[in-house]
Amino acid sequence: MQLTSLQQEFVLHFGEMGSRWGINRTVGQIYALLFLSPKPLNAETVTDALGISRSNTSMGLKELQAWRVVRLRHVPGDRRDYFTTPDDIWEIVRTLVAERKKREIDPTLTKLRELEMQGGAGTDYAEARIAELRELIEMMTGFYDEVEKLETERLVKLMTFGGKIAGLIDKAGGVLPSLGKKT
Amino acid sequence: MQLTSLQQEFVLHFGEMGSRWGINRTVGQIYALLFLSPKPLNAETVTDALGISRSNTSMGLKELQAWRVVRLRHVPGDRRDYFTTPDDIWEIVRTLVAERKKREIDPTLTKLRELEMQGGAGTDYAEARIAELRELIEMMTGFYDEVEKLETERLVKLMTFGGKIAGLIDKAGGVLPSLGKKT
DNA sequence: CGTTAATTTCAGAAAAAACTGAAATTTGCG
DNA sequence: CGCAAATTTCAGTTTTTTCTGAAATTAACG
Repeated sequence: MQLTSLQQEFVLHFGEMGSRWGINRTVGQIYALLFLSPKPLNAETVTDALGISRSNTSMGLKELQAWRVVRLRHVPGDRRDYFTTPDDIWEIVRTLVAERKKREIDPTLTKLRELEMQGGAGTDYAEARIAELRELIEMMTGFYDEVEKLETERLVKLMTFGGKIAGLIDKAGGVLPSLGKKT
Repeated sequence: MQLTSLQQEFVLHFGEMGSRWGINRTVGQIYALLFLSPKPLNAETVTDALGISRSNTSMGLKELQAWRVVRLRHVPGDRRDYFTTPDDIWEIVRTLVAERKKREIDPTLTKLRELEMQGGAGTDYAEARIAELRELIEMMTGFYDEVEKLETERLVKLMTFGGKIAGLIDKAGGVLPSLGKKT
């Protein structure tokens, strides 16, 4: 498959950004290619569009599947595996956020709880900081859990409230939990 | 400085998580150490608490400063530099999110806009997908800009609304922009 | 200013991560 | 089944990143 210059640039950009996003260049490029492709692609096609080795493609696709951001498809009368990204871009975001949370946040939350168990009931500065951090993460993940449940339409509404957010919050009232600087 | 087992474990955890968070082990450990420390630490102290080279500490602290997540302090009558993390944990989160946005999102948004300029006015699938992605990122960063302006107290309220969010959104009404699957 | 402590820089070493090609395994068709 | 296409695995290589120690620079004090 011959890439248009648009595809080319997009793919290269995702490759470069990969390192900042915590994936490697190849994985970023494969994803980008699939994202722009109107139809599913097989490993062979990916391999030569990107000029990488077949085995590298295999590993990259495996990683993208582990992230649950690509789908395996089958084309009738062709036994090769074909891959796509979801058409619904919001679904992509949801999956991405869920996976990042799982990998980047949850293990730390678990560890913080563990440390709190071990920690003497003392009022050590370190213990207090750990507790504060744990509370903050719980608050954020709790909010995430709520937002995650919203259908896309409501989510979009929430995100496009613009300047009205502060007013809404005030109008909604509600109790402010004790989560300021001092526990 | 001799670390307690609590500090020890916390530091090691942040080191291990570092790679998932896009920072290296040492940088994660230095940050963790400073985060738990009730008072600012100098480079020498960090160096031997973590058993790393002095130059590595220097580079790590420099990187943390580039991320704006540590503060330089001076102790009277001591010419060495001392470092801390902000007491206010929310400030830490705000900085972290702002920096990640700057590094992980903004460059891509810029690139997508560039690609749209270049791209013929055609109705290529790839072009449509790029436009959709750009719109989505703009919506999310627009929301972020609003949320970022909120004082911590309101932010906490928003995050602790719990099940009431969906209801609030509906009550607030507002126009739903055309951002579903089909442009 | 000169001295010395503190910090940074940087070239090279060490470690980690990514990539390849060949071999092994799996898959599905006849 | 048996065969061939497709895919995966993995040991070794390449590339990238991290880390170190020595040298250079900076900064503060007398």
